[in-house]
Amino acid sequence: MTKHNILTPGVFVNTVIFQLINEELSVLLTQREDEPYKERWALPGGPVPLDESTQIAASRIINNKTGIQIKQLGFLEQLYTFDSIKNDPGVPAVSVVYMGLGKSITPKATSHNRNAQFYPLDQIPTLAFDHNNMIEYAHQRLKSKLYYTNAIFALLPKMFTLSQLQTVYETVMEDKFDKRNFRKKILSFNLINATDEQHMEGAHRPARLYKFNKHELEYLTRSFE
Amino acid sequence: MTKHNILTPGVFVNTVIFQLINEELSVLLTQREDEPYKERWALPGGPVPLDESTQIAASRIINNKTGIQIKQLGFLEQLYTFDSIKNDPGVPAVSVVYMGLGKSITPKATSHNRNAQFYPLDQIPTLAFDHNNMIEYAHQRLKSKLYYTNAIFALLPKMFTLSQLQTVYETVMEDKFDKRNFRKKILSFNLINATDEQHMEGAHRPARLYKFNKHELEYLTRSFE
DNA sequence: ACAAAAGTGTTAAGAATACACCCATGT
DNA sequence: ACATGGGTGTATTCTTAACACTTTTGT
Repeated sequence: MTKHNILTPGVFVNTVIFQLINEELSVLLTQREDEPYKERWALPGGPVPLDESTQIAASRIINNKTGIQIKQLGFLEQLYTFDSIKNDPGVPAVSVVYMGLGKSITPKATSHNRNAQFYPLDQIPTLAFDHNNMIEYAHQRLKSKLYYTNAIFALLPKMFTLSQLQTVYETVMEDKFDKRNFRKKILSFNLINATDEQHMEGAHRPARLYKFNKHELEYLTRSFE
Repeated sequence: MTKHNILTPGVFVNTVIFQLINEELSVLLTQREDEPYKERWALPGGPVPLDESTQIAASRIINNKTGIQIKQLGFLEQLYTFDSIKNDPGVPAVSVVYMGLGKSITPKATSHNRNAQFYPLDQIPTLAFDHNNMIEYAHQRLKSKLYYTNAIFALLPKMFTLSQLQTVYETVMEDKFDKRNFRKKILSFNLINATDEQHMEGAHRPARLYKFNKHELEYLTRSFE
């Protein structure tokens, strides 16, 4: 006898993987192969088998459907659990959604999937289920995480210029900052160190390259902006 | 044909309801009636039926097991979804945990439950499943919510003194504040208004009573402390 | 020489911190 | 009159915000 004897919803995971592409915040989507919503774009996801935790299932499914390894992501954390919406086709379900951040990752076609690609946030089509909501929720969460953590490291390459860093903040937070104040503040957090390398590009003064001194999530000593 | 054909874990909800009792942060627990962990104290919870959302199930279960109405709580929000731990008895499951805040609420014995009571955080016994972890997680979340929201309103009575308010902050945040600075800051947030009533008690000067001007969750304009 | 992005400093206003005494009441 | 908790102000430091010009490079 198990501890319950009533039927409960199915358990699924979905993942919202963000990456910057051409200075645009983009989300990894896959095209569904099966009904319901066959052919529709959707967040990578699937059912959670009995012998996997939701996080393990999320990692495996990302890899199966997009060829992306979890190690390529700066982090992956649980975002929220969504109930299936009223008029959705399919069985009643909950979807445990994970959010991840990465950089320079490219989905590969796999045996389980025809199509996987990053879509810029403002070009996302109408997705299966309530996946559009999930993305919006994830974007909000990401914004707030940038206020009180160093999460941004996961979106940037190993070395970057201060201007690039500022642009990433501005893109994700959908805001603009003063260049001098931004530099003063970001340096005061001691998250990044100057290297003695420079980035030369275009007909202008070269920019000094910086790198993060931590590559794990940490809380900031005070909030950003 | 449904959209999946593999078995997934069972879906449960649990709730962490906080309340202050004698200036101690306390959590609502119920004593289990069934195996596994029969007789053990646990967070109120149960399986989610197919026709309920997790939030509705959480509300119903709190009411069934403790006699508390959801309307008595200042708020109830989803906290985190826990996978059942490896060596737990019972079927594989996920537990969607909700956190709620209340004041002056008293559990009533109901037909579904023998025992429900608030335990101060530092007197909580070893609970069923990993419910002790869930409480710790909820306490952390509550602390951070006090930094950036007005959530504290949900723990205080309609009218309160500034000293009471400070004590509540100190209790939940496990910290101490300077009285003058605390008052300056809390007033600068415009969350509370002075009333012209006073609280007289004990052999000392009576204290002015204040009330919150909002009773819904809001974000603070800057962070507290 | 010019265009383009990199880099840099000061001032003013607001917020946080540290800190000590008087006030109103009951006994 | 004394014990108890309520109530109040100032000075210092730190943080934020506003703001404009010089530097280095490629063409």
